[in-house]
Amino acid sequence: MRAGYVRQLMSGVYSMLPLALRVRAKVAQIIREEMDAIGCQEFLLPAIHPADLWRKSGRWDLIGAEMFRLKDRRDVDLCLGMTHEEVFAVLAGELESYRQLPQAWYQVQTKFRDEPRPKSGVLRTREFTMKDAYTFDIDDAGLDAAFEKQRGAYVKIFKRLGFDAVQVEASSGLMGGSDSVEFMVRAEYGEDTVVYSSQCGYAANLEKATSRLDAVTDEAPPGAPQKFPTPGVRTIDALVESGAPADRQIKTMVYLIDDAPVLVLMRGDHQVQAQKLMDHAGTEDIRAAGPEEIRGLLGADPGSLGAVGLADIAVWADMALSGRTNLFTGANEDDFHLSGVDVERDIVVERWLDLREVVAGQPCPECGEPLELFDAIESGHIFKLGRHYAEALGATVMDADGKEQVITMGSYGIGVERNMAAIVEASHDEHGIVWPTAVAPYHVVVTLVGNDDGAATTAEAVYEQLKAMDVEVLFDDRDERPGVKFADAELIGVPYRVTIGPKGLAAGTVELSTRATGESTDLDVDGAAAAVSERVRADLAGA
RNA sequence: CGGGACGUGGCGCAGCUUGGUAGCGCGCAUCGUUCGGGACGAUGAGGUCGCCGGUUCGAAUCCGGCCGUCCCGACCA
Repeated sequence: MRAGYVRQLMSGVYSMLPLALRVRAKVAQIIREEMDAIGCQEFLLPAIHPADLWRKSGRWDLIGAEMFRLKDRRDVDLCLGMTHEEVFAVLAGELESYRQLPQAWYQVQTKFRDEPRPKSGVLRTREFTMKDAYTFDIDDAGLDAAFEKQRGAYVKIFKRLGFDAVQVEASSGLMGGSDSVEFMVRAEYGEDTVVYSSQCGYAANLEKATSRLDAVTDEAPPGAPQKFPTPGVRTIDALVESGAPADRQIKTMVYLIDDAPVLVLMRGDHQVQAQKLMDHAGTEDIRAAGPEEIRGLLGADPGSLGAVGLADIAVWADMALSGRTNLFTGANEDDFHLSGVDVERDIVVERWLDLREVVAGQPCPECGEPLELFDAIESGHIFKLGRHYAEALGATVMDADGKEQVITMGSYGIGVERNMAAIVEASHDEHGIVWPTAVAPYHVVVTLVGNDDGAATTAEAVYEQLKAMDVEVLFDDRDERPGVKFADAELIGVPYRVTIGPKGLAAGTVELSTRATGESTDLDVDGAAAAVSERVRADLAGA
């Protein structure tokens, strides 16, 4: 078989070839070591779950098509686990006393998520391996401490994997809970966007990020909004041409949130961040209303909508509109807009929310310097879950006063294959992968060149010596030309190559090449294996 | 979910517009020459043209349906 790491079986599902399996084992081992180091105990839970558990937590209905669902022969509903809060909470139900807390448990296990759009190879798949850890504490202070321990372990894990991961504030999405931090790796093919201030270090997921709003002083509006004709005007830009600056317009959008209409108001030059809307709404069941629905609700077409004078539809407004006066908005009548709108005087706003999507260059909410945006891979995500799952699944303990207390939980995930991909993204060149030695499938490849019997004997001897020294070594004695062997070694990313051929042996040397730097040195044949072994060991020790 | 593209030996593709019984590169097999940066020659094996149906004397090619894969978008009135 040709050199390679993975093969696609179907959309979002990959077979792991031997090289990939070795890397995966090393990544998993690094994760295990850091989990074990903070006292987290390893479990292994089933991939197939009864629906009943997920009904108890409420997620059977909350989660849509992303969950793989099936039935057994008795027609009982089952699902494939996307994550394991429920099952771990069941186990935590065996805990009886606060004296048994805190607990920290983890597993390295297969998850199934029917992603709407798997992409970018192994970065986003429907079946993948995840290290998921869960902590169980009696109180918030305990959860905070557990969360910080996990955070520390994650920092060490990503450092050992060979890349910098920036911690960002994140949206908790479907997991619920109060607080969550994502670990992001800057990468061209990243699917997330990080908002970042290099000045003060502020970092947040675009789904959560915000920016500083400059105070605006509007001219006082007239006593009431004035209706004026705007024939054919249907967009913010068109209204700008009619003399209304975008930052003085109110953009009115109609969403159906759990099937109930909500008007969402944004400043004309701002965009809605859909995830923020979901977070505030507490549901993922959000969609933009269609033109017919909008006409039925407001009596006008998109482009002429406004919230002035509406009393029977909920209005949510972005904070950027707070305190603004003398603005422009649609009149709910095609071809007419209103001017002189004072938001708080003329519109009944049910909720004031942060709904804006940050744009590069806007001022940092903390230091005021321009924000930058970059694409990143989400390599880890840690959550403070709170008591929802424990409550739903009956995980309680007796506290010191003999009273039953619901346990508070945290959950902490790292995608193993995704992190392999992140390493490759962070460490490759035009010839292929450049694995950090700590996760490389092999440390060394012994490359035999030429067809000289003496060279072959020496190469095999060096290979055996390296194996005896516990160096993970490949022996490339294929009947291929040297160029093919070199190119393959570089492609698969083995950190060190020992080239053995008649040319060097005539001078009593073999060649040691370093993948990362491209440097080569000649080693005396006799001490070659020992020298290579020492080099690998120094590398692994972090030298 | 919406939009777009693609599906032809193991891999990458051409052929389809204008129907006539399938071709190229790489890879693979055998032999020979080569052998420290992706060799060369000779010979050869290998294809239900995604599936089902239709049109036709005849379909990889035209028509319909289905399946699969990839890409873009996920919303902004």
